[in-house]
Amino acid sequence: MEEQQVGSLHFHIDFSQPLYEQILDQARSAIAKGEIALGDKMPSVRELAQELRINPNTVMRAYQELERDGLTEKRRGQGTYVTSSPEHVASFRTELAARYIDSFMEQMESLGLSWEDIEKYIRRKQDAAQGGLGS
Amino acid sequence: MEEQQVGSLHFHIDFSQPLYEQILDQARSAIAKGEIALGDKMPSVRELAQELRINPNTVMRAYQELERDGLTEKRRGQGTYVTSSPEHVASFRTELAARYIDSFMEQMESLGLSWEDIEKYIRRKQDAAQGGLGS
DNA sequence: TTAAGTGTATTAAGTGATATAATACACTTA
DNA sequence: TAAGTGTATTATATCACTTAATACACTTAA
Repeated sequence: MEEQQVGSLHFHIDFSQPLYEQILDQARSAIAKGEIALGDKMPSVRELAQELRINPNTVMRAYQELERDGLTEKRRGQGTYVTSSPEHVASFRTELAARYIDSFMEQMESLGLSWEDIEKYIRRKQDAAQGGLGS
Repeated sequence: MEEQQVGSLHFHIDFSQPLYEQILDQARSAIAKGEIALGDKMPSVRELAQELRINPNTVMRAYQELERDGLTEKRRGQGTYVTSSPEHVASFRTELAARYIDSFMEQMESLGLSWEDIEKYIRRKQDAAQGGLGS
C-alpha cells in the first residue's frame, strides 16, 4: 500500500487495480468532494508520475479521461486545471452516481435481494457504526 | 450478444467481461434465486463448453469458483451438483451481498453522496418504472 | 532569445490475465 | 468394457497494462 500527498491531492496506490484507474478514481473523488478547489492547478503529468513513482504515460491516461469527464481543462504549455464550472462537476457527479447505482441494483437483483432487504442491511450497519455515512 | 439455454440454466455471454466471470455470475444468480433447484445436476464441463462454444478449461475455472463459494459439490466421475444445503446458499447470498453493498457505499462516499441522496434517486427511479424492483 | 516546464505522440518492450487447443489420467456408472 | 464424469498439464495466442526512451509544440519567465 502506497500513500502519497501531492499538492492538495492524496493518493493511495496498490496493485488491486490498474494504476491509471486508481489515479482517475481518486482524482475524480477529490474534485467531486471539493478537496481540490475549482480552477486549481493539478500536479503536472511529470510531477505526479515522479511522486507516485510510475510512468508519465500512465498518468497521462488518467488525465485524458479526467478531461473527457469534463472535470479538468488542459492548457498547452501551462498545465492541467480543475474546471471552473460547478455545473460540470455537478453533472458529472449525478451521471456517475446513476451509473453506479444502476449497476449496483442489477447486482442485488441477481442475488434476488429486494430494495427493502438492502435498506435493512444499511440501517443495521449504520446503527452499528453510529452514523458512519449519513453526512 | 449470445443467448443460450442449457438445461434449466440461461446464459447470455458477451465480450464485456472475462467469460469465466460471466458464467460464474450467472450460475451464482441462478442458484441464489432458485432458478435451478437444490441438489440438481449442473451441466457437465464439456457439455456447457460445447453449448457456449468456449473452451472446457474456461468452464472449469468458473465451476471451481462455484465450489469454493459452497454453491456446488463435485463428484468425481458423476458430475457437478447444486448444493443440497439451503444454509450454504443463504450464507453465500448474505456474504456476497455484504461485499457488494460495502463496495457500493464506498463508491457513493467517494462522490460525496449521502445515503439520503441515494434513497431519493432510487425512489424517483422506482416511481418512474412503477415498482421495477420491490420484490 | 533562451531555458525550463507544460501537454502530447510515437515506438518498443515486458508482464500477466484470459482463452484456446490438444492430450492424458482417475474415477463412476451402465 | 465403454462412455461420461472432473482434473491436470503443456503449449500457444491475444490483449490490457505498464514501463522506457525520445521527440515535438507550446507557454512562461529569466
